Amino acid sequence: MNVFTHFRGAIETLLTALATSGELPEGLDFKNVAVEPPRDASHGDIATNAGLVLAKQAGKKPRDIAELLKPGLEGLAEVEAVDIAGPGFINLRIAASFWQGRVAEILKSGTHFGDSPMGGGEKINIEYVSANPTGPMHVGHVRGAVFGDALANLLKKAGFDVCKEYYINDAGSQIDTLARSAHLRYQEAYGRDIGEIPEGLYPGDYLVPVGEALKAKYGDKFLDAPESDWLDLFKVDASDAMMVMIREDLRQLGVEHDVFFSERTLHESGRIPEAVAVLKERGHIYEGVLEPPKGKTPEDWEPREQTLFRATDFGDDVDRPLQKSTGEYTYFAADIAYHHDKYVRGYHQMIDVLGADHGGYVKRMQAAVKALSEDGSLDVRLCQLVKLYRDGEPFKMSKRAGNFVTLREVVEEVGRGVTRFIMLTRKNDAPLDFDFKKVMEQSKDNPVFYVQYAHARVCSVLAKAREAFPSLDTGDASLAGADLSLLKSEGEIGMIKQCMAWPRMVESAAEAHEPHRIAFFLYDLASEFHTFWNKGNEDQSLRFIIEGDEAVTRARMALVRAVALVIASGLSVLGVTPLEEMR
RNA sequence: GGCCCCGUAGCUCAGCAGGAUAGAGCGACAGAUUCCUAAUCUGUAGGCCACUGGUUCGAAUCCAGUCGGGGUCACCA
Repeated sequence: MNVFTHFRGAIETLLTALATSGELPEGLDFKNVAVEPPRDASHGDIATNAGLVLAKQAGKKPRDIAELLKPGLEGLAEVEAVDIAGPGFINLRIAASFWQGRVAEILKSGTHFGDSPMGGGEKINIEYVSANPTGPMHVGHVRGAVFGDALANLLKKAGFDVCKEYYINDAGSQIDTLARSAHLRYQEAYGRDIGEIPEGLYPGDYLVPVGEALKAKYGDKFLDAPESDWLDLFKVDASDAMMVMIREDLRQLGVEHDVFFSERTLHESGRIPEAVAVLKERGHIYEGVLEPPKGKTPEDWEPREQTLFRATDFGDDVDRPLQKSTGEYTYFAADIAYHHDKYVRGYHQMIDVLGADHGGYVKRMQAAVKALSEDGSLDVRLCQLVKLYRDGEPFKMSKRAGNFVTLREVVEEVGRGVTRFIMLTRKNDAPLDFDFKKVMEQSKDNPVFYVQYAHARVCSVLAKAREAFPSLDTGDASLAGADLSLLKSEGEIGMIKQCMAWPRMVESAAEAHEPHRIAFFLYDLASEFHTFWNKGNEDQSLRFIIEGDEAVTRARMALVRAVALVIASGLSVLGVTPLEEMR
């Protein structure tokens, strides 16, 4: 249950009743009425600005509207007190019994607690990673991979029908380079001395096995053959091999896509001219000559007529070419066709997760999506750079030199859970520091540890409780039947409230496409838990396990288990496995 | 020069869909351990939310502009 949605419903019902009885005008628009937690918890549990928002429409003073609502709100069983405050806010204080009952609800829902119907099963496509199939995944790809995957999980939890997609850039000149690099390794597989890998080819030794495989597949027939004989074949073989490697890398990180979409097939199937034709039909294509680029003009710039997309009609700065001087389609044209394909497949809502260096690309792609249809929408999330450190010292990577830090090295050193969590501890458009040493630290300034520790503590205390009370069944179904009215202290009710903020958090984070909020929420929840834990040090009666009092212990086990379930639910959105114990 | 992102405590950053007295961690200072893991917790100090206008009953939040930092800027992918 989203408690805010729950009480919003009650408030709207009351408002409608007031309209029917003539105390408020009919046909009021409730759109801007907010039902949310007050900024300051001392004001109550739930606040609404209904009076303020409806004042103008209703032609009444905010406080007068609030007064009209007050008796009805006081009549609600769950509501203990109603205050009208400030300029016309209504603050509700919810009865302890309502909160206590929620613990059973959480235990019954398990990690499905927080699932929301918000998305209404609407189809949404999220494209992420989409690293070129020219080598293994490196750290630069990790953030986008984790972000996209967590966002996909989040959207699923929020009730969307999500498709996770990887766009394989297997059609450009970088694949020619890959094929040539592979050919070199192919020669090497026959014992030839290939010397230094020439500038411009990929030097990484991950291509050695590809050379071996080519030898096994083709024998020596392309050893001295002209490039035209083998290039197309090698392009396919080599990029396929790279994708096998990339998928294995992603699996290490726990990332699995539903669809791998090949740019090459897009070219082969003729869907690029189809998409261009759609744009043309809608009047967004013309033949023309572009102005030279602003800023530094390239030396070999020369004006020429080409097929252009009228991106400026949709907010872009300049119109964009769809064909190269060779007559081939540009990467952008292929990408238009790709997004058109997603639309045709029923994904009218699309999300692209890209690196920050693609910032200049956002407007034109959004322009294209707008131009292709009436109702298609594209959100582009740019992930800023990850700076790597080891114990405060920065270290650099350089793909060019071939000595870059791979995804696999990162995951092998710090683990999947830590990597994923840390990548989500900043919003996507802020740069992120990743320190190999700090992320492994077992202290509270390491949020992964702090959250995992809370979960592990719950597991530990449940085990201790079973020792203290051999008859105690700590299964969720059994704990849901505990006498929850024994959860009376401020700290206990506070933890329940924090847990009940989870469904709203899912919805707002999904709405904003911001999975990092989950990580911060979990930190806060863990903090609430650790705080209460420590209260037991000062006041024995606040411990979770009360010797000789099975009823209270049982109720508290229900509570801590609920906290653990919310943590587990949140971690599962982030793609992190909760730990049962810290080692 | 155009466009995009950022500017909140000494440092690193949150701030939910405009709401009431601006939040955390680190660092600093002062405390808590016969105990379910002190791997934690409590308290104190620290702010012109870069600046100027605008919208609004109400702005750190939305809009315009200024300043500062970063990214990006034909045909590449």
